[in-house]
Amino acid sequence: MHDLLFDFISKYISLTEDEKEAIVSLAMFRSLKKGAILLRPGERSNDAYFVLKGCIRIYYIIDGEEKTTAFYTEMEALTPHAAVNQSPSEYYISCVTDTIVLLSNPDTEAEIFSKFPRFESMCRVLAEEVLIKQQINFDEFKTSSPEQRYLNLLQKRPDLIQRVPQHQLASYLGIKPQSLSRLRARILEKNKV
Amino acid sequence: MHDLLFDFISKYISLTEDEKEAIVSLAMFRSLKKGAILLRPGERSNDAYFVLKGCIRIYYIIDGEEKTTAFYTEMEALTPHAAVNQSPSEYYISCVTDTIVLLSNPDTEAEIFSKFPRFESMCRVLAEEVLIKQQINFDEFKTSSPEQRYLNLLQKRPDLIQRVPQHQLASYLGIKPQSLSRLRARILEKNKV
DNA sequence: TGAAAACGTTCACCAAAGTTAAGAAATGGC
DNA sequence: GCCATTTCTTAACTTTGGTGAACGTTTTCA
Repeated sequence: MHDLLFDFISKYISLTEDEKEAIVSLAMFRSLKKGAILLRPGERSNDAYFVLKGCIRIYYIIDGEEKTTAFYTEMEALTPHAAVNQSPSEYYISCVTDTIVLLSNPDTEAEIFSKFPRFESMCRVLAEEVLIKQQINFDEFKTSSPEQRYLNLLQKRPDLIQRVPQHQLASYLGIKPQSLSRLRARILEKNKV
Repeated sequence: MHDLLFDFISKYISLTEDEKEAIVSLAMFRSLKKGAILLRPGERSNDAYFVLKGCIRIYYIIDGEEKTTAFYTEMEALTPHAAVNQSPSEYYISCVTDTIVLLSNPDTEAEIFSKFPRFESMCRVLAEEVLIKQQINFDEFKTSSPEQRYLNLLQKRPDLIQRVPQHQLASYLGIKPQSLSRLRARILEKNKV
């Protein structure tokens, strides 16, 4: 399990044995069952999550309906706004499948940053990279139709379409489950003719 | 002009005179006319921008149509993906109004970071904050209709609706200019009755 | 294993956005 | 100030998504 983490970090900086030990001594892993809920609306928490295995999602309940807005899979990090703003959460975070996450919080972060300043550099670079990816993602969302978004997702994250229930995918694409169903039928129809 | 910048920074850390001097000596300001283009598709550049006055936007040309996806106004920072990925830009960056920006690039950043490590901490915190804001923004976009998005924008950034042309706003809301026109007429109609 | 709940698809109908086109209004440059 | 260009609005028509309901299938778990 540590190896997964070190492989990820090695894409940014190479670690000394000292640094590896420091991480191992502070790392908190958590195994979760499918459907387990990590955070609920109204709850406060300083934890951020790094997915080592499995898949978690963010969803809201709006007018009694579940709206999934994001999925995080292997090697992706989720920092809830509640952790940054010190404010109660507005959404749920829950496991789509059985999942293993690495927990992090401001205290352990501060400890690592002060011992190994290179870590903070890495986190800044990482945050900037994720910001850029999300920006591009948002741009694509804005400039395309639900059908294009679905076809796009098929290309870019075919794994998601396999392991995520349709109704969760639908709101992720900004539409209702019935519309996703219809849209898929439409695409099949086009390809048949 | 420096004051605007120092006011912004003071929200995160307080500066010593040494630090202020270092910033002043490295800061590069640039005044731009409405319509001026800062970056074009295909161009490489390491510059990031911090808007001191005015408004800039990101837009794509897709199938011959202009699609505006983001606006940046006073005290907002724009780091183009071209600067992070070292890759050619995929979009235009241009001035909506006359604008003054502060330029930054990896070299000047590295210089400041090595002299004043607190600066890198601030940038990490800032990047994380912006990431969270954008995440919430994206969530709201996904979970609401074009009409709701427009009403929401009226609340949150009424200034934008004043100073940005309708057709740029339309694609920012994920629709065509004609639809925005119609949607506004619809809202007026509702409020009349 | 069997009943209940959750999930996915389909349908008919309605509402809203895309498309195409025309014309009015505002803007900019000379 | 005047012409050209850009921007905004309106309208008719097409396409697509939302809604409510029904129905078969799968999952869950007691």
